[in-house]
Amino acid sequence: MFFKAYKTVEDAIKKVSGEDDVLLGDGGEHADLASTVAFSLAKKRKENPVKIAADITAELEKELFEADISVSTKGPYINFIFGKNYISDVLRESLKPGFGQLSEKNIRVCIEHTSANPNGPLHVGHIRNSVIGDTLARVYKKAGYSTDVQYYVNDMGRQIAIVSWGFDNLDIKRKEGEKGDRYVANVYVAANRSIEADPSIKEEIDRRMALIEQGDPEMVKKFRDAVILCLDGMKDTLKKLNAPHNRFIFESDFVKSRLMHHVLNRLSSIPQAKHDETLALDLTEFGFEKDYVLRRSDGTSVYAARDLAYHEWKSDNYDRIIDVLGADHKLIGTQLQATMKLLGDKAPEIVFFEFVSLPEGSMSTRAGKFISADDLIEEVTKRAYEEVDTRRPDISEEDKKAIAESVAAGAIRYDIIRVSQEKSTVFNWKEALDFEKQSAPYVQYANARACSILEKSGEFEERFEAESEHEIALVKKIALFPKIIDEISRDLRPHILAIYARELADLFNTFYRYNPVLKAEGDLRDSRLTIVKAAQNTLSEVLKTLGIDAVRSM
RNA sequence: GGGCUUGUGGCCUAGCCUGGAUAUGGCGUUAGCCUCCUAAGCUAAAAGUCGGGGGUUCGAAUCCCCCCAAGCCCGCCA
Repeated sequence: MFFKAYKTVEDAIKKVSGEDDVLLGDGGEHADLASTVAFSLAKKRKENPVKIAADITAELEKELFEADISVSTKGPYINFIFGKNYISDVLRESLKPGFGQLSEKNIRVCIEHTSANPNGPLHVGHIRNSVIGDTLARVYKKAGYSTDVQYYVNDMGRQIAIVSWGFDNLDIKRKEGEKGDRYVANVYVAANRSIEADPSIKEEIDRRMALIEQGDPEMVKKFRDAVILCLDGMKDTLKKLNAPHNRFIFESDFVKSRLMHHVLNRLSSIPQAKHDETLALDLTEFGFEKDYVLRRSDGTSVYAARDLAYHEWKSDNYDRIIDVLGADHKLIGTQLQATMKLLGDKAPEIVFFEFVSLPEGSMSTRAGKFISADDLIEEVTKRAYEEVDTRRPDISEEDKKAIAESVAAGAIRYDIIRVSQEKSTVFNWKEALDFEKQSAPYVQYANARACSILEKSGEFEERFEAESEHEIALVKKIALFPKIIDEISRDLRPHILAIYARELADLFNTFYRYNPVLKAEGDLRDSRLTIVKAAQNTLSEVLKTLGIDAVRSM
């Protein structure tokens, strides 16, 4: 509905002003849309912008009368306000199941996220990647793309060699009920301490690296066992966060299948290839000073080589490739993009996000200095349970637990997704445990309130009208949901959705406060119930797209 | 040393790409609202050199240049 109204206004201004760029944007508190085209015309015509705005407005009024859009000026600004037809169209549209879904695009998108090294549990830094990636995946589905969500498993890296050495040499027992990822981290931390104490162990690690590259069966099994053990624990964490992947791709498969060798062969014959002891690429034409090394002088491959093979495979199988990576991967990520271009393949679009640190400094799996996602989930769930327990003595233990889990996972996801990805953050327990205002529970609560009203209302006849300022503001906000989905699928900035969710909940709560629904009578009751139903449907679709449970009661 | 990113009231944060109407919200503080559809809610108040300086423009938080501060990267690690 919004798209249509926008286009109508845009076309009208183009026709009346003769300008290509109609400078049309959000009207804020003044209007639904506003144009500053009078300023640019003023320059060209050497006239007063206020006068131009007034002149144009008279013509625009005629153009837009049919569409029920009113036009007015405030100084040089031209304001557009949508009328009753718009409201009624929005209400009809937003009551439909799956509201916000855009038309099918027939484009295959591959989204890679998380892809943390399987040498320990996911921590609060990793899950920023998971939440951004999973939210994007949900947005892309909503935007009509077919999506595949992948985890790239670094199963032949140095870290895993260290873990396998630890398992063979350190006799560390798995504690009763200990998760696999936590156990692997213990072995990894201990092995690193051993290496610090006795650097000669490094030779043994190098030997394992060489064996894994050759595909030595015994070493392959050792690596794979450790990786699977860790990965199972990580999958469990991702499940609790509603951030599942549908495929796990192992980097060693690209060595085994010789895809990596094919890519390296292709690259070794391009003009940018440098054959010294190593195989490297000269990417100075892209502004990179350092060579991009792909093969060591001992003949073994580095991570970049395997990653290139993976991306070439993605290029062959998808129309769009999106990678979510931490800011520490900026250099290697952009080098990879440049190399894909040299190969004539599709380069990935990369969403970089800045770091999450602890108040005492940055996190480190190797040093055992991190807050695990599991611990965070546990603490937040505990806190959520206390809240439900005091508020809802009337419901069963089972329901309390289920609500607490939904609230906790939602609170964590919202807390992460609400800040834009280019901002580095410091993890803060107080904020993580705060369930008011700018939080998932705030939005979930608005949805639950709406559900409660609809449960009590009984049958009613849908009426597609809004009278009060609060009703109108709410309906107009509902109308923007498809636009938000479209925007995020273009800009890859998912925090916009969190802000939208908050604003939608704000407007629903204000409406709820000033416009009684169940106590209203006749047509007014029906039209308000219709608005509640539309708001509830939209809130629940927004929450679903954020990967947050839209609980019906809390 | 070079590159990238960030800097908005005591704290957190939107807006920056695509310049325009009194800079968005929250936390905290202060003062109110439950005989009323779930108070995880609502209302109001106090609180701002948009890091600093220059420039472009009728107009700059937004664009350009310089400087300062913080984080990340600059490995034949991943």
